[in-house]
Amino acid sequence: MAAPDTRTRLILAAMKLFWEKGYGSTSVADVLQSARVNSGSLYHFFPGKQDLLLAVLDLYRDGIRRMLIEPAWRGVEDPLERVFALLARYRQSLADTECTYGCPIGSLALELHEPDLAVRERLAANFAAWTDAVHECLIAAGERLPRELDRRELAAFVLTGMEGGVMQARTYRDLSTFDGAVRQLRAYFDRLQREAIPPRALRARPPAPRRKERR
Amino acid sequence: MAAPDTRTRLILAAMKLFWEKGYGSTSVADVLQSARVNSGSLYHFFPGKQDLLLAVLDLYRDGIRRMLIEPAWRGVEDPLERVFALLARYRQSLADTECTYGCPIGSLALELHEPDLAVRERLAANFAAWTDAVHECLIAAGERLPRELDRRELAAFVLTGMEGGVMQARTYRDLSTFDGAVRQLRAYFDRLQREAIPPRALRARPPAPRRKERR
DNA sequence: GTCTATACCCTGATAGAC
DNA sequence: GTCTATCAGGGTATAGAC
Repeated sequence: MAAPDTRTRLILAAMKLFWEKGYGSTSVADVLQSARVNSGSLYHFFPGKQDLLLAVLDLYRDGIRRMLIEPAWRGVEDPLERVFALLARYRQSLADTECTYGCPIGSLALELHEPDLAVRERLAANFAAWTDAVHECLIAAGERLPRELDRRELAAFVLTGMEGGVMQARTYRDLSTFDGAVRQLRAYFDRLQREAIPPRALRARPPAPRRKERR
Repeated sequence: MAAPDTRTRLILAAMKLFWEKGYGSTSVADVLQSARVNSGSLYHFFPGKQDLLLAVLDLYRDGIRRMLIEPAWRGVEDPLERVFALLARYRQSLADTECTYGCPIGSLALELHEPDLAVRERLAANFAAWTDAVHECLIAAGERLPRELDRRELAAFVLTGMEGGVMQARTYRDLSTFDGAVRQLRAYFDRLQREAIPPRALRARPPAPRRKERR
């Protein structure tokens, strides 16, 4: 909890500004002012603006568990409910910002049209970390989901739903599209569970007798 | 097919550039050069850069049927297949551009962090037009989908899947996340259809005789 | 490592002749 | 309606003293 050093102050300031205004619309001067650092110091630590972005993306990536996933999952044990608890956290962010909130990674991913490989790799790493967390839940759900279901693909689809939902909620300035996306996702999950072998049926009942025709 | 007038050239050039580089990264000079128009002419037609954006968004909106929806649906009659034909068109765009393609509306929606009301309304109008087209399909599918299904919500969810899928495909520079999203969406649709009243059961069989118990 | 000053370029927008 | 010239401001990045 000590006062952060210059380098850290720069990264945190850039993180906030890139999120609020986007990368292109944030000037180095903005970062300098916000971090209370002088121009020379920034260029001492970072070759240029883009390297600041890389550091920001690394920080997101490194903090995703502690800052996003774990808080969302606190008090939620059921693995499938954890998936929706994560989505609920985004809903909260939207609600707190009057639907101005945007996923910082998603926004950067669409703002930067021809990003360098280094930037793209870090964006991808963030998506992957998010998807991994959901994937864990789907694995933990075990037999509650169909055995042949591609759990990695479904995990990425949950991210898809979140990003698309946030995008529309931002645009309409209305939570209902986000809620609708979550509801549809939930409906899909319900159907997947319904057709998975019900665990009770597996244990309680012996295999159904073949063709008896009478009760 | 006559040579487009100055105003149109400006809008078309801006449309292309905003799509390729984003709004913020496109300078008026870029538009001027690309449209082969001089500075004075632009400011004769448009008060400023943002009004050019408004015109671009209006043009997208006005052309969405003729340029996007109708070509995607050509030769596809089944209403539910039309939904996936529309998605297939985005897949094609991704494939054609080595996964560089981005939905122009989605990209602008996330690039512009605090857009004016006028801009936001036009972004929303574009999303709404897209969703409307899918909604029509879901209506046309009639009894093949569960009666109580919220078709408008599902239509928006299809957009969600498209936007999220495109975002990830761009970031990973890999079609497989897009394909995965479509596959999951298709899986959801399959389950919805499976539980709807099978149309054959409705037409071929007369209403089931009540409790006859013998053939 | 930090500071100030500044080079140099590109931005959106305007002025005014034609 | 179209053209050229240009303004005022902000952008990134650098130089060089401390």
